[in-house]
Amino acid sequence: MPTPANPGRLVMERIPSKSADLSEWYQAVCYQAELVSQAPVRGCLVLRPYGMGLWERLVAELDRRFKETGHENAYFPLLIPESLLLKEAEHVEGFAPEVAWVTEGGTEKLTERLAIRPTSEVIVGVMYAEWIQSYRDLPLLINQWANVMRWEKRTRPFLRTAEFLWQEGHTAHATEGEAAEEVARMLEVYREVAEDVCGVPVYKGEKSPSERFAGANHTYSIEALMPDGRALQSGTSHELGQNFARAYDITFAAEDQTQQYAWTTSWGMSWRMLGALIMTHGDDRGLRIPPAMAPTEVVIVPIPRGDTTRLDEAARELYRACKAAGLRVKLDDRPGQSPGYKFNEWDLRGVPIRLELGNRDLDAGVATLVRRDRAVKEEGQKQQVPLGEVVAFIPTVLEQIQHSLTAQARTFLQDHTFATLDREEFFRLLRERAGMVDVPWCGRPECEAAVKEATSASTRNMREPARAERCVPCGEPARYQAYFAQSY
RNA sequence: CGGGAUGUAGCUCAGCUUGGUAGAGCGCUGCGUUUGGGACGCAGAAGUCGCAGGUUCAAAUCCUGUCAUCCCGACCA
Repeated sequence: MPTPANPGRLVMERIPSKSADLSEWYQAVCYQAELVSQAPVRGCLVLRPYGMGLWERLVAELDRRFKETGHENAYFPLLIPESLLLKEAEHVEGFAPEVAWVTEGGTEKLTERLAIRPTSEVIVGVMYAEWIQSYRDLPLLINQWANVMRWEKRTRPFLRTAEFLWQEGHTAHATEGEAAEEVARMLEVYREVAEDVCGVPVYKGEKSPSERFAGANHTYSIEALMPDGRALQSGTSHELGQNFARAYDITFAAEDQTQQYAWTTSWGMSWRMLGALIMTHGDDRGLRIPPAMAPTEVVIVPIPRGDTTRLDEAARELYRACKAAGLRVKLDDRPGQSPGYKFNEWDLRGVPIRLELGNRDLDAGVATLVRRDRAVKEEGQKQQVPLGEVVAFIPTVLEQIQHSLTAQARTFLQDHTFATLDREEFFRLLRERAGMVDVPWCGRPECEAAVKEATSASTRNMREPARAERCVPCGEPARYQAYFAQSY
């Protein structure tokens, strides 16, 4: 098996088996499916057109929902003066180890260092202080699509890179209750996009204090489970209380004529979600992209033999018909590659439906429709569909594929979630990296630290109430029901 | 930040021990035959051997330095 001293190695060999080595498989698929390339910069990723296509699908689905829930997009600067960053103590402490700094401009050394944003609460807070004067200015509901940078020690495509693409919502409210509602609303948007669009089932819950966002009062997350039994945090939503409002002086005149600090929130989802999608659905042949997320839903592969005049015209006609029906379709009429090569390539790229069109089909007046969610030669993988009906039939099949991929993922999550009340079994499951271990928990940081020490697993998120009296790891009174797992 | 490795053609690598014409496979280009699950033949293009010094008649090869990347850990969307 290749150990990628240079990941280009993974570009030429056939991909390794997914079950044998998830990490090898994952990297090979990311490079070979042409989602990303390694950049000549440490820790950074080049998003290739196909990867960008995936990201654009996610952006479209999220952005539509943000607008529907009353948010507007804006853009804030990449750089944050050090003095501003220092104002919220907990926040600084949390991010300090991973901030990259700009110290020179042109040939001049700067008098004040500029941080490359690891997140934008600070710069947004400063502007909100200026914009918010009255309760009539609230709520202020803004989202930004941006890149951020965190000087990560160890990186993996999508899951952890120094620079990454994400969206960050920043809102300000007159009351704590409204802020709490906002945080819950956006977490639900994330759940919906993860499950209904990406086909990645998740658990919603609150983060424990040790896993909380630096400077937040409450952090909520959605957590997915990867095939190797590790959890992946896929979206977060934070109640920042009045912490940032105090640090950056975001105050407003309330209806009762008192001056008050605003209640702020922030929430984010990154291209990490794509990593979750890739690992969740992929198989030994490569990606399997849920149709709702697929940059290309249908690919047409003509099978040339002898004179191709009739075939060329039929393929173009089929392409036009798909296009007219609003499908994201590609016609692969490259002359240089054999059909078999193309089949494998499009399988690798995870396109949900392939339409094969050859003389045999044309003579019978059909196209051969091939589903990516079925194994090669599996019952139902290929079917003949009359040419006159194929375009109308495709949406039904796409929907079936979306459902079947989602159902498989949900079954996996259920089969790898263990509710136990037995202390020994709890530790054993975590050590074996069995999946999500769902137990009554006391909520004490010391208890969580002890579990981490023993198993390298920690709480992923939690909810109330506990389903039993006693905390499973330590035996103290239980307050929460918590998912424990090893994480990415 | 600790431990380990690697920089030679677009990619993966050999060559270095023992200094002496720069190599292979894949990919790429051209022509021909092919094409229903990764086709084949012939011809061809392509490299300041990471960078900087040093030793030597001569350095991909030996020495010194330097830069970069990757992997494994501890920390993190």
